[in-house]
Parts: sequence; structure tokens; C-alpha cells
Amino acid sequence: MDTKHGSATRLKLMETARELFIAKGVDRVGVREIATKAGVNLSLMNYYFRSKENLLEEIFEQSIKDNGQVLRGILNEDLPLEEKIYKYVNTYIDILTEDPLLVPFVLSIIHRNAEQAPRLKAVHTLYNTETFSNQLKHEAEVGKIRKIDPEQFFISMISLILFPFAIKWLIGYRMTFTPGQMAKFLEDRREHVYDMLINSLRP
Amino acid sequence: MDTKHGSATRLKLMETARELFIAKGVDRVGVREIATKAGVNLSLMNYYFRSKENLLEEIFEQSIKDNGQVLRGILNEDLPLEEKIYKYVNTYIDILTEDPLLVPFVLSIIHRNAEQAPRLKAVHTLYNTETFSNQLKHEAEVGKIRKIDPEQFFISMISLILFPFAIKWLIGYRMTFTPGQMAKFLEDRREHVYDMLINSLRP
DNA sequence: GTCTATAACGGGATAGAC
DNA sequence: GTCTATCCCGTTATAGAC
Repeated sequence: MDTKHGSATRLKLMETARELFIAKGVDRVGVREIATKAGVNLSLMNYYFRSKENLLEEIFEQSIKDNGQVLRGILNEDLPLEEKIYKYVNTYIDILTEDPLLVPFVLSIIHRNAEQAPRLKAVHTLYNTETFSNQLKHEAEVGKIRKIDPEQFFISMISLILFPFAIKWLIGYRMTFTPGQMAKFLEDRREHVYDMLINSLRP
Repeated sequence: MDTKHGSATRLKLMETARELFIAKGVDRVGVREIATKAGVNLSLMNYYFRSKENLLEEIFEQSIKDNGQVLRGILNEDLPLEEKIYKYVNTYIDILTEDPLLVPFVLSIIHRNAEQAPRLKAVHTLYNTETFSNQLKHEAEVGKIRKIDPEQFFISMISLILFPFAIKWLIGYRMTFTPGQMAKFLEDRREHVYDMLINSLRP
């Protein structure tokens, strides 16, 4: 591929930027540094990605897209409800543990682009919950779980999973956690979140 | 007051900035615009607030401080657990409904300053949960509720309350909500969150 | 302590020539 | 696709007036 959207230069820039962002933090990395380290002229970089913001978006677009497919896949699998929730929660926390910058990044992008045209198209792949909603409705009709608004339940589920990663350092600071304790706290959330969701569904 | 931290000029700048930030979005407001509109010299503005970031912080510091006192107060009140949770959830959602920019702002500030020195001191006033933790432990010992990690429960509670406000427009976009439907969805969350928390505590 | 004026530096973004 | 020159913006610094 040698088109504008897939050239080696483009990929090189995204790789370099990603490494630098993770290593030093987005705000402490300049566009000139990225361009230099990638061996690319600054203006050319601006030719590919119109802005640093845009570059950032594209980098995470890919990550979200990949992970989104996995997560959406779980919601659509043919699994018992409890098992599905268990798998969803754990897979999601796996992903966030591996890429702890994901949540803050996405939130900051959401924040900056609020009220704007639908950007972050990939995020929508996270939100295909029809099968899951129907499953919840059906289980409620059969009396196996409490009657519940599926949309509210889904939002609650992702809130419980995602929000702690958004305020990670705040939690750590408040409880004076060492990095190890922080990791444990987030590990423990797997069970806590699962329990809370399941218990809230009991008739 | 005529000291550095309370002069009329200072307040004027904060007011002007706040209005502009809310109207146009933080990133679309320049420091020169704020200074001009407030009728203040740019250098003077930099004398009061060392940076735009700092100005932003101070604007929300006050709001968080006030609301934080109210919320912390509820957690420390002498109330039955269920009643306390009910009051906490509803008061919190009241606050966020009235000032919907609060969550995204605070999160973006947190994000930008992650790994930094303890800024946003006021946020800490939100997090004084000793009385509440003890109450949870006690109720569990008496067998009135399930045994539960109080820290995890508290984080879950604020996750359920706060996160939807952080991804508000995403929810709206996905479900193609009108502003009215959005408002209803967030209103409905009061009951949903309360129910989920209480049900998850049932023995 | 409060305020003005002005210059300069670094970083992101852009226009236009090649 | 590439590179130069340029602009805007946030920030810092200085020097001085009240």
C-alpha cells in the first residue's frame, strides 16, 4: 500500500508516536520529536495527520476497533447470562490492564470533541448490545432475574468496569497505594464488579 | 479582600473565563480573549494565574469544594444505610445535572496532570469515607448486609453515578436521544443506581 | 501588591513553492 | 510528497509605574 492511508511513513509515524506517548505522556511529547524520531519531516507529518490531536485519535481508533470487536463478540455469544457477564467483565479488565491509558485517552478525546460531529467511529463498535438486551429481557420474563432496563444495566456495567481506570491515580493517591496495591485493587475489582452485577439481578 | 487571592480583578477573570469555557469549550478559548473580555492586561492575568491550566483548575476547585462538603457531609450523617445511599445518589446527580461540565472537566484535568504532584486538593474532600466504611462493616457484621469491601463499594457507587455523565454525548449519540430523552435517561439513573447498590448489598 | 507594556521563546498548525 | 517560511498561541521574562 502506498496510498495516503496506509503508507509506510504513516505507519512509522503512528508507531513512533504511540511509543512516545506511552513512555512520556501525551502532553510531554512534541510533534517535532515524533517527526524527528520517525525520520519524517514535520510538515509531512502534518500532511498525513492534520493535527497532533488527530494523530492521537487514529492511534486509539485502531486499538478500540480491535478490542471493540472482541467485546461486542462476547455480548453476542450464545452463553448463559452469568457466564457472559463474567467473561465480559474479565476480558474488559484484561484489556484495560494491558493498556491503562486507553480510558483516560478516550475520555479526553470525547471531552474535547463533545458537541462535535460523530468522531471516534470505532467507539460505536463497543455499543452493539441488542442480543444482550434481548437476553436480559427474556431472562426477566422467565423470572430468572429481576426486571431491569437493559440500557441502564449496560451503562452500569461499563461504568463499574471503566471508571476506576479513569480515576486510577486519584484512587492511588487517596489510599496511598503502592503500584502493587493498586494492581491488586484493580484485580479485585473483577470479582467485586461481577458480584455486584449478579447480585443486583437476583429476583 | 484585596490580596492576591480574592481581588475583584481575579474574580472578574474567573467569571469571564468560566462563561467563555462553557460557551465555546476550553480549547476554543484563548488566554488573550479572556484577558481582553475581562478588560485585564494579559500579563496581569498571568500574574494571578500562572497558566491557563491553572485558571481552569481554580475555577472548578471552588465548585468541587462546595459540593464536596455537601457530599462528604451526607456520608458522615447519622442515617440508616439505605437512606444514606439514597440521599447520596440523588444529591450527587442533582449536582451533576446542574453542572454537567463538572465530570468531563475534572477528568480532563486529572488526565493532564496524571503522575503529577497532588493537585486538585478539593477533590480529596470528596473522599472522606471512614464513617461510611465503618457503617458498611458494622452492618455486615450484624448480618444486615452482605460482607463487602467498603472501598470497592464506594468506588462502585461513584462509578455508577459519575461515569454516565462523562460519556453523556456518547450515550445520546448511540441511542439517538433527543435532549429530553437524555435528561430522562439520567433522571431514571437515580432509581436504577440506588436499586443496584441496595440489591447488591442484600445478604 | 497591583498593574502595564513589550519582547522573546517554544510548540502546533498552515500556505505555498518546488 | 517534500520542505520553507510564517503565523498563532501559551508562556516566560523584564522593566517599570502606581
